[in-house]
Amino acid sequence: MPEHLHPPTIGTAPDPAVVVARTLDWYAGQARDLPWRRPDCSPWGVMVSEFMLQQTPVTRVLGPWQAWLDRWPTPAALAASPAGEAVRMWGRLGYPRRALRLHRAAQAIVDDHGGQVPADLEELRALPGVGDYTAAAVASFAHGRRAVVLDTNVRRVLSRVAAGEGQPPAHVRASERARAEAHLPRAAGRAARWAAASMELGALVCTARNPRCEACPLVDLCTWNLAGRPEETYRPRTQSYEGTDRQCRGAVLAVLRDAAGPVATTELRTAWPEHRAGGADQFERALTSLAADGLVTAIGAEHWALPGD
DNA sequence: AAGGCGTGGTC
DNA sequence: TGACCAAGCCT
Repeated sequence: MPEHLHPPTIGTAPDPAVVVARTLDWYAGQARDLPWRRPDCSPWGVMVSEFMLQQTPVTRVLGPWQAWLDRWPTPAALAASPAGEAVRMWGRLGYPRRALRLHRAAQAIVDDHGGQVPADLEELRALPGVGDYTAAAVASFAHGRRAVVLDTNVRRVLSRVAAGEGQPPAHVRASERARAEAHLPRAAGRAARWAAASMELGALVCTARNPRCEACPLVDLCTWNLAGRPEETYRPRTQSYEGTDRQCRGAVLAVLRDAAGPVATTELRTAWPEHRAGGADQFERALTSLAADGLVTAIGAEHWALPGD
């Protein structure tokens, strides 16, 4: 019996073609004017934005992104600067290893790709700091390629709309990828717009907390909404930040970032007052791990600095 | 394959 | 207020 003779049933996933069409219509009217979405933005500009946006909100990325591209408008420009300058320019965006990886990726682009950001998914995936999501995002947003762009927003939207689950699983599963593939339009241009639109819907409407279902173009066919938006019982346990090694690393790196030259270990230690839980051992541990990551370099026996290249 | 890795905003 | 969250990646 033809599919269209069956009326929609509660708990049945809606037609992907309808989901895509409605989301694209919504996006046409609601998309934010972000600088890396403008037609004149280079593939490099898109790639820089994707690195900065990893686990970091859009509002905090806007300023640093512009400053970064003003200073390093091409991969070659960044590759010609010392790695420490990339770490310094990264500022307080967080996860400073991303700055190091972006710098190494720029060098690889110069060395292996003629200075041009690759469009091929596998070539992108091979770059430092580029995982499945970022590779697909750059291929799609920078080059208009058809790719499965599966970030936390898209995962949440599809989990709710198609699976009736309020939150996606902790890690990407094959079933999610298959679901995303089933929603991906055939035409590359439409696929790229769907990627941006589904992410935007997750970011602005289908949010993790307090979703604005009344403003959602999919509200009447969303499996999760039709089921009464059941709450998830599972909550990943989040570690508090105060007093952690992460905070200690951040405090140490902040001193080096703001210093013109090498800083003595004794002075660096004042960035982590003894009254904190971890004490002196924690400081040594943080410094060692920062050096192991390549974020800091020893100068002689008693000084530290950002890496030279 | 869980857990480590920054920082700041929100409710 | 503290817990959660934000366009993940790497080991």
